[in-house]
Amino acid sequence: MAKELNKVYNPKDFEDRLYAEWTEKGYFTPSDDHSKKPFSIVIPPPNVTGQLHMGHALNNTLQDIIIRTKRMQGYNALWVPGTDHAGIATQIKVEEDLRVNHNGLTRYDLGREEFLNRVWEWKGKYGSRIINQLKKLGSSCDWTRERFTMDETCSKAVKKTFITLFNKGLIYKGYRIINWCPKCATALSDAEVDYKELDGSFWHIKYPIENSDQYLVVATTRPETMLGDTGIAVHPDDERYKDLVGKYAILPLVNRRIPIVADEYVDKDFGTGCVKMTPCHDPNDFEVGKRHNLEQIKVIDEEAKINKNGGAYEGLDRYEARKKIVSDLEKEGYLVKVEPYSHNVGHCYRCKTVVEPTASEQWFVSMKPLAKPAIDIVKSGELEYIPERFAKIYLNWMENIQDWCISRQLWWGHRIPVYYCNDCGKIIAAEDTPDKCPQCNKSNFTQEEDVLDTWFSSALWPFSTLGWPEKTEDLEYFYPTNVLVTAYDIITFWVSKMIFSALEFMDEKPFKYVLIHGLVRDEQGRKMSKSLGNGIDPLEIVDKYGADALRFTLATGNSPGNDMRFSEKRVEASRNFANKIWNAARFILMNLDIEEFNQPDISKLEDEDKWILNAYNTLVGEVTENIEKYELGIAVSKLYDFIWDVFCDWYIEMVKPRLSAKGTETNITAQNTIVYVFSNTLKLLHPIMPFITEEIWLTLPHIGESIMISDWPVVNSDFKFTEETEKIECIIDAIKAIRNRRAEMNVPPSRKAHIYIETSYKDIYKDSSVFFEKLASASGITITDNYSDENSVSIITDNAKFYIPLNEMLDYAKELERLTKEKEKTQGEIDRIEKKLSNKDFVAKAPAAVVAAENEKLEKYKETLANIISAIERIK
RNA sequence: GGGAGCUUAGCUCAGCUGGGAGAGCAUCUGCCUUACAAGCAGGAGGUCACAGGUUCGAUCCCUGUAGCUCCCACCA
Repeated sequence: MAKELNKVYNPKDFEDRLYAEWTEKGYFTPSDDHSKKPFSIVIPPPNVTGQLHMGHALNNTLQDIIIRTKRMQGYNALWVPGTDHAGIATQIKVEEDLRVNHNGLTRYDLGREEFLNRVWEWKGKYGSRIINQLKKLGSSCDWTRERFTMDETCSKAVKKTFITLFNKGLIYKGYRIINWCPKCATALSDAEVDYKELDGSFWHIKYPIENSDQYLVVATTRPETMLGDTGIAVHPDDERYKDLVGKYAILPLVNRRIPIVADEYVDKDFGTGCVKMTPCHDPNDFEVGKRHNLEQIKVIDEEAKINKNGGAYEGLDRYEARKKIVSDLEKEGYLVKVEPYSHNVGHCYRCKTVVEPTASEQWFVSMKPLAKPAIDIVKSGELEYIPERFAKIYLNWMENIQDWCISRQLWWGHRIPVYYCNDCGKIIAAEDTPDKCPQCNKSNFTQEEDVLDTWFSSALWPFSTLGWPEKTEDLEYFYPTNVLVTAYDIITFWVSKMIFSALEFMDEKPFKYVLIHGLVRDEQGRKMSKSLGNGIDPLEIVDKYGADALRFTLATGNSPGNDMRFSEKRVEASRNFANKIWNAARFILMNLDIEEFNQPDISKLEDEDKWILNAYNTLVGEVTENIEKYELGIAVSKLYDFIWDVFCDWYIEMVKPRLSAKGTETNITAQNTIVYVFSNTLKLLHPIMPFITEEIWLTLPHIGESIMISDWPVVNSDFKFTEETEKIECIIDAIKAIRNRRAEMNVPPSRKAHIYIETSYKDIYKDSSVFFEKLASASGITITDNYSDENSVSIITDNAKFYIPLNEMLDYAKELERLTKEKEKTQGEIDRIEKKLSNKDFVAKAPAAVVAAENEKLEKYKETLANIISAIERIK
């Protein structure tokens, strides 16, 4: 009767088909029934024009495992998908496209409006790519709720946020040193700068003192900035320079008269103890400059070229200027020495260009007041990081937070909702152009040109995606979300910003847990990157091995927060596991004639049925608990072991004879049991390998229309069978021991032999002949009190001696030697335990259960020893 | 300068709140046993980085050392 599965496991036959069916039936969309408990996750939005990489694959696999489990557990589960407009990244791509494919056009050639049209076009063209890639993985996102950080609601949220913070005085415009990327031509936040150690030089330069023969020596790593020097600072307590404070130096090459000031900032013991001050191109100098009223002279422009303030050097690129300045200094005798020096240099995290610290007018968010509640909520444990250690990283960052530079000189992004009154200069934050100026009543405005940092909009993601600032039903029901799944490298960029934004605007945490995972590295442990060319495309892996195999690989063998190495070998092993399941299913189907799914009748169960049900029941409890504690790797490996080792290698083998005994009651019981255990185990595996489990589950007798909306298995107290479990385990141990002995002696499996079992535990073995015949190459078994044929191989366990007459293969000397060795080993174990048990402290202080377990072990070893000794006696 | 993590079988890694260490891959031996050679059966392989401490008992907790990795800060 039974349906059939193809002979070969080929995921391409069904993965896409099943995904389409799930989507069509609307399984990914939660129901409107709000009496159910909600469970929600928002996706870390990938860049809209990006491509799926292994990190995404890992991130989304983990989320899908969680959301699918919760859905099956009866929660109204929502996984909100979406993409990020990724300001700089996307703009760079489109500009690159213009340059390469459109005759070197720049965005300036097109103008703002036309350029933005091009970006939207680009988004339209590539925006669905990554979404389709996520679908390939099996992600059960609710696509009807797909969002984009620049869609209408998100834009509203951004405006509302900005205006509120502005009106509260928490957003301000200020003239500061910011990190400027000359290539992206925009300001960057501190978080967007990567520091890398570079080998450079330390140039020591003479600065003559005005009206004297004296001079000071300053040391710098960036000589080109001297063009903007407006002072020299020394430490107030530095005896060497005390007399010079208040005097002036003459800046070489430029001949500017600059004051010598005393400031605590200077470290007497570093370099020469004199520091040249370039307030416009160094954050520390900027601060010192403010304290001493030093002039601010900007000398490096937006393209990192020397500007008109640089006199003779105007127009030179910063590095050309550096060369020329050094050589001019040398020519004129100002260069004292050059030392090799390695120091950290900031790079743009997007384009890797060396950033130029530059004084500039930008918009900032005042962070201190916002950080406070964001710190408290983690400290109080109301919001938890998994693993915990990441809370420390987060707190450390939050506690030392600087104001956040949110303006970007880009075009692609949320344009800052600020309007300047052209008549009186009043600054107004508003959703749209104001009708008239509240100060001067005129109606002549210019909107701020800058756009906001991408992270300003993604900071609102957990609630903007649910409809905020409107009071939507979704927001009411699904907020706060339950867990955020993300990699550790994005905690400061994104997680922290969501937390303080949510607390400020929702008055409630954005999520209860932050589940942190590591990075996926290549086989040698290197970060996968485009420039190294070592990235592995998840889609190629899916194509070759199936999405289930990839998901399984990513979910297993790693623990939260730790990086993992990816190798195709591991995917192959996962695929083999899928194949194993596939074949187990085929075998079951071949033997199936029951039509309906039934829980097996407990009164009719055989011992092995009880044993497997007992083991299955334990598995349900453990896997459920592991997933709930987000110990996904552990859950996965338990499923692997159960399915492969316990279910396939033992239960199926043990039950084969009953499955072929058609027309008997025990055959029906075996069918019911095997289907019950297998299909419920598939449910446990479904969140990890959604496709194969669905394909098989639907083929087996089942209740319901899809495994993905079936009920999650629960522990059943009727399936606790301690006695039968012990019994079957004794038999398994005996079979293993016999196989072992036969292998040692090179007895081929085809050579069957009778097994004599000498035991006082006859009940255990009395019905076991079928197992020994099937699994231990026995031609039959005899249970006896006293076996006397000495021409036999002996196998000893703690409750029986097994004898196999294999006369011609027997070497008595060897047999004796082996038994003697076994005796020594067993004696050793006994000695160890006895020593432990004779330790009064152990018996007194260790938990009773541990002591009891040791006693039990001791008894078993003693029985084994007795069995060995009698076997030896018999041979002699 | 501050902080975090890692060090377990040849390789890649698990090991939940302390009670004589596991998996996959690789390797060796024997098997086409009527689901699966992408497989079956069996084996070998580990002073759990090092040194102390706490404990009846430490791979696990504490301190220190070494090596590797990462994050933050940015002394010109």
